[in-house]
This record gives sequence, C-alpha cells and structure tokens, in this order.
Amino acid sequence: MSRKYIENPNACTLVHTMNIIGNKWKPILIYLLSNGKLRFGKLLLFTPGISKKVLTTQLRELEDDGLIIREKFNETPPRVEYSLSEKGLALLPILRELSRWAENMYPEIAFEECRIASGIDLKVGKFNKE
Amino acid sequence: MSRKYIENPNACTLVHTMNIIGNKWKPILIYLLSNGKLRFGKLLLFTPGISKKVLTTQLRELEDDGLIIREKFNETPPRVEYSLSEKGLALLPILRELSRWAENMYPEIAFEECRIASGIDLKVGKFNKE
DNA sequence: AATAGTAGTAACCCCAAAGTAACCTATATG
DNA sequence: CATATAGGTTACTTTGGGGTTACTACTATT
Repeated sequence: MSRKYIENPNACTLVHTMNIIGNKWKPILIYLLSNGKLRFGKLLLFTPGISKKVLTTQLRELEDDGLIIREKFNETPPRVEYSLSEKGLALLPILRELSRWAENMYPEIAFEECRIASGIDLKVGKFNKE
Repeated sequence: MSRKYIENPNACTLVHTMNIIGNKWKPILIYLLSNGKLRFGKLLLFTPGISKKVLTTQLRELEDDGLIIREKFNETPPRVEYSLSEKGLALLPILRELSRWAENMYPEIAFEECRIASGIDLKVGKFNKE
C-alpha cells in the first residue's frame, strides 16, 4: 500500500505560534509594547476589559515564551516595566501584515472605530487630578 | 491637561484576525487546504484529535468569514469539497512567515517530530482494505 | 492611625468552546 | 433485510480560560 505524507510542514510551528499569541489579549499587549516600555498599571489601563489577574497571567506567559522582558525595581510603591524582547520585536512586522490583511480583506468592518476606542489618556494617577 | 493617544492603530484589526484564525484548529485547516481541495473526511483524517462536530463548526466559521469555499455535490454518499478562497490564499504567505518566526525563534523545539506526526496515509476508505 | 499608591495573589465562579456518542439521510451492495 | 458509506446533526458532559472580589506588602503622606 502506497504511503503519502501531507505537505503541511508549517502547520506544527503554526500551532506553536498560535499557542503563544493566538488568544484574546496577547496580540494587544504586544502591540501596546511596540511603542516602548510600559508599566503594569499602564498596560492595565490601555487594555480595556482586562482584569489584573488575567493581565498578570498573560504577561507571565509572554515572559515565559520569551516575547517580553519584565524589569522589577525595588521601590515603594513597586515599579515593574515590561518591554518587548528580540523575539517580540521580530514578531511585529508579521503582526502588521496580519493587520493589513484584515483591513484589505474586510473593508466593510469599521476598524476606524476600534482605533479611536484605544485612545486613552496616557496621564494617570496623580497627573489625572488636575 | 494634555492628551496623548496610544499608537496601536493595528491592534483592533489584529484582534479581528485572531478571532478568525487564532484558535486551536483553524490554522491547521488552512494549511491543509493550501495544497488544494480536500473533502470533509480527509480533513477529519488529517487533523488528528479533532471531532466531526468541531470540524464542522470550524469549517462553517471559516466559510462564514470567507476564508474557505464549500462545494456540495448531490451524490450518494454525499461529497463535499473544501478549498481556500482568495482571502484564505492571501493569508498563506503570512502564516508561512509566522511559521518561520517560530522555527527561528524556538530552535530548541523539535518541530521535525510534528512534521512526521502529520504524515498520515492519504488513501482511505475502500483503498485501505487491500 | 488612616489613607493612598503599585503590583500583584488567593479563592471562588461562570460560561462558551470543545469533546463524546448516538443518530440521520440517501443509495448501493451483499 | 442488513450493512456500508460520507457528511453531517443532536443531545449531553466536561474543561479551562477568563472574570470578580477581596486581600497583601511596603512606604509616604495627611
């Protein structure tokens, strides 16, 4: 009986990739960090709808997978800064292509609104009060 | 008070993309179809671990999102062929990049084994018996 | 002594997605 | 008359990702 093999050499790596970034929050977090370092509180603020707990687990997983770097400063109150690692940075152009794909293929969707929805005040905490 | 806006114009389209392909099975199915048309039974066979029910829902969703085309022939027993649409084809190069990213960034993972694991006999049904 | 501020944990719950198994349709075949 | 075949559907159960709320540590400020 002749044996043929499926020609999907990339499927498994793809599955791995999806395990790493293919969920509700991680692509957003990676994109937020594409502009530079962000503290936990900012990430929480700029990711509407996410909870502290979930943000923590997502960041931990991204760190475990080597996509982001976590810097902890021994201060009080604590300060933790997150930034993209080399792996994370290498992913950015591909994510941009995926975005362009969606924009081109689904022109009927009002992505412009989403864009506006992510416009959140960068100044928080004490700066907010005045 | 000065207002700054987050520069993540692509995050939303990215979320949309992840809603479409960022789950357990869909990237695999897209890659299986990258070689051409496949019938339901073949897809079931070439996607180890998936159930009929889940395969059906995944295919329906891919069809609803316009990534694949479903052709039904009025025969008995029935025959249904699935293939990639233009949208799906346009996605392929990006998926390949994602795969390459994973291969380059995680050289320690034995993706070769996954490749072998997907080598399933293409001949099924009656052809199997001899 | 109470409060604010950051970055979390711990305990608990919920629901949609996924999994399982049986059943269905129409024909042809033994 | 029973069985096989392809491509499903239906009903039911399970799982785990995500969500909510409360709590913590440590210090400076009021």
